[in-house]
Amino acid sequence: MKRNSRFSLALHALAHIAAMAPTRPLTSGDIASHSGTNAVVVRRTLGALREHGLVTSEKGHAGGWRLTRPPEEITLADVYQALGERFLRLEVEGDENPPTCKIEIALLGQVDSALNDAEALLVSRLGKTTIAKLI
Amino acid sequence: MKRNSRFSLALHALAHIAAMAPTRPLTSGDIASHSGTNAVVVRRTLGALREHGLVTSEKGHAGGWRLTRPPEEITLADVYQALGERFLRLEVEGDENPPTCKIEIALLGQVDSALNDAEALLVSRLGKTTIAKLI
DNA sequence: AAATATGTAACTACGATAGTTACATTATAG
DNA sequence: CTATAATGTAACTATCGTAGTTACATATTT
Repeated sequence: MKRNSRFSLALHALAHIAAMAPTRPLTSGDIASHSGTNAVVVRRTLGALREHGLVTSEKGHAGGWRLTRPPEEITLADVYQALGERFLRLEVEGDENPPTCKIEIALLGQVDSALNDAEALLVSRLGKTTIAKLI
Repeated sequence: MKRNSRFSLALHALAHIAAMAPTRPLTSGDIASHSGTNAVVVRRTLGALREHGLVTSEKGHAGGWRLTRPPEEITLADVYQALGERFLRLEVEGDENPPTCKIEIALLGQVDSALNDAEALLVSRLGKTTIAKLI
């Protein structure tokens, strides 16, 4: 198994859908076997992209997955954000125990700021490559 | 529990060691109770920093942890790197199954390049803050 | 009606990490 | 020189996130 394969799975799937483009839609089974994973996992992942308008799916015979836009108009950043990914984040239980120690607050502020800058750069870099360029 | 708390635990610990500086060394028990974690976890984390020359530890009565350099000379990037952290990395089992699909190779190349740039920015930003500034 | 898709819930498997227990080792105080 | 208090470390448990799996309902086409 692999951690955080959603992003690369999604990109891989989109690229193959684009490559197969006008011929026929790709089924989750096709994509799964090509990516070495499971059809349900593919449907879950692409389902998130569908909710953000990047792909459509059709049920039944000759159904499958298609892009909603030409692959030149889908960037890697679109996919990253559609999946709700956030690679850079300090996982420090900021939920139930808000930090009280002044040092910890200062620390989190400094680190958060650095993480946000790096995350912004990441998205900006991903925004410069499209699915079309992967083919 | 929290994921990836090593980095913030390490920073928190160093800052408190620095704040307590000339008085006495801090024990792993002190640090653990202040950070809401366990003394063994603290020793493990600070042990990694000791291997990179950031702190020393003394056993026995009146033992504990001290900085090896003034806190003005320890940056957050030093800590990040001493822990071997790499927040930005595509965890895509690149080990046993090297990708053969051309699309996947292109994809990994593009994404890796973006991740490396963002990681470099992160380290650079962390290098601009010192432990002293947290106090 | 049969075949072939997706949609989705529920469960299992696995790995990473933190936390815990236990004990050996070392150093200091008195 | 013994009691105390610290680190060092191995071994184990607990928890959580994610992928993978099974099963079945639903929809669509032939």
